Amino acid sequence: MSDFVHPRLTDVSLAAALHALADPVRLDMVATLAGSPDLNCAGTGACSVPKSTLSNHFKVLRNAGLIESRADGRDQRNRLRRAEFDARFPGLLDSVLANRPA
Amino acid sequence: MSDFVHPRLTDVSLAAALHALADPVRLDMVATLAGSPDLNCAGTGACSVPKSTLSNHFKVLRNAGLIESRADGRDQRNRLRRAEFDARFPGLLDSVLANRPA
DNA sequence: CCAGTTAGTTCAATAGTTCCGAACTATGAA
DNA sequence: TTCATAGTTCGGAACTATTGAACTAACTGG
Repeated sequence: MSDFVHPRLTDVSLAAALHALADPVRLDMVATLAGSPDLNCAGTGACSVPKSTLSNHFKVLRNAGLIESRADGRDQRNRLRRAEFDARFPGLLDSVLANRPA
Repeated sequence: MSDFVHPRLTDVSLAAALHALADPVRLDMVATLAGSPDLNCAGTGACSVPKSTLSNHFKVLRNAGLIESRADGRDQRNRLRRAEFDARFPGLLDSVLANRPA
């Protein structure tokens, strides 16, 4: 479970980053992680969707360089790679989060 | 050809807007329209893709409230709905365009 | 007016992606 | 060891995207 792949941010295209953010469930996940880092799956509050779907959403966010996942016992801890993402796409995540519906 | 449908910006979700922007061809189209308004299809420079695909990309951008299309003879004129889009999602388009690869 | 050309849409087929239940893996607790 | 929990993987169903071909409509030259 613990061999997570995290891309270099230089390898992430703008279109790929936007694609990862272009989903209501993933937007919620990112917003939650922006507020309180280091959550596990259940902690993202997106648990109306099935586990397998969530797992896939996490993979999409990882592949877009938005989050980093670590195994912690049988949980998975996730954090936003905010500094790196902001360095790669300045202002983008801020404006996306600011425009998210409350 | 000329019965284009343009949504109210209040009906456009953030996820839908991001989805429309999450494609390299559409990003090019939007960037081109941001630079020189009122282009037709051929003028967007995205002509490596076939006509039917382009036509579809224009529809996606229209449905996301990003562009307005008008028939002009046998051409189609398109402009960014920048003021309206910016009012709906402040700063979003700016940060996307600023992060586009040159 | 007519034939040809050009800009764009629509249709249908195919290719690719996403979703989600079921089965599986791995960790931890009793 | 046995049970429960957290998450992944697999595979099929549902959805989305891409594109050639056929079509529509408007302009152009004779």
